[in-house]
Amino acid sequence: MAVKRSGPDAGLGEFIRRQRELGQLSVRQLADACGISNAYLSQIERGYRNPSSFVLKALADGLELSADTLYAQAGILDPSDGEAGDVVEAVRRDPYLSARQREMLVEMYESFRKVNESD
Amino acid sequence: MAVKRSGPDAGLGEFIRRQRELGQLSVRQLADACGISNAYLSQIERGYRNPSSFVLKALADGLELSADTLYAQAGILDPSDGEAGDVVEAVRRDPYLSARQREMLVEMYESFRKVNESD
DNA sequence: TGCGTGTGCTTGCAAAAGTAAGCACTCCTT
DNA sequence: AAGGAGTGCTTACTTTTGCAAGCACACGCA
Repeated sequence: MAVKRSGPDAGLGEFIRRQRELGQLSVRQLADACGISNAYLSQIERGYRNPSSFVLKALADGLELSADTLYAQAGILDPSDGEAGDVVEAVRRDPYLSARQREMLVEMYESFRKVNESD
Repeated sequence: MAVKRSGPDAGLGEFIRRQRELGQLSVRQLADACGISNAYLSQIERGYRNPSSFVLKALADGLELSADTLYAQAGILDPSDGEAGDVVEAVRRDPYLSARQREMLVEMYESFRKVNESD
């Protein structure tokens, strides 16, 4: 499955594929959920197609992530309205958490990252 | 200039036109600034074309308004996306988490915040 | 009176987006 | 072994995007 061969400009596509795989969805499942064809989704993921705004929005919904996350990934939205997003940093900076709570969040986050390493 | 006749689905187009006129720009001027043709911009404004994500971004730049303003107008970006702490934002933006994991982290964070409300 | 230039709009056409159908492969189940 | 259903990918096709070129009208200005 999935030869590594990445297309021309696969930045956004690879991100979408990664999200889809993390969500345990097949190409067809996500495509159906987005109302697009599986063929087209496959091409998007491999960087051979450049989805329209509406398809991008549908993908964001299907992947359950906020639309601007995808837009940022697509290089469309200015990164101005949100930092690159280091979760650990944000947790450490949050003034409303106790030290213990901070610790728990960071641990949870890092365990997730570790689990995901096995793709 | 500009007969009122609005095309099929002119919502976004009319907004763009109004912004352009407020900025005292001609169709050609804005089109040049955006790197698109005046013909195409004219069609967009009258609702006969549905600009791609990239064109939309270029238009936002040319009109000097934030991209999400335009996306919101286009009905693409959820207005609910705003309002979130740095932690939530960072979690949402992290490309290495699954939707489920994101959800769990956000819930955990918010439950902490709730518990701490007594301060 | 023309001439030049500005405006928005229309019209073909090339290129890209997007789909339906089907291929090759693997894993189950019978 | 043969069938069925799952996976991702390819091909041939239609539809939409986006542009170069040009149209018709208005405003000066000589």
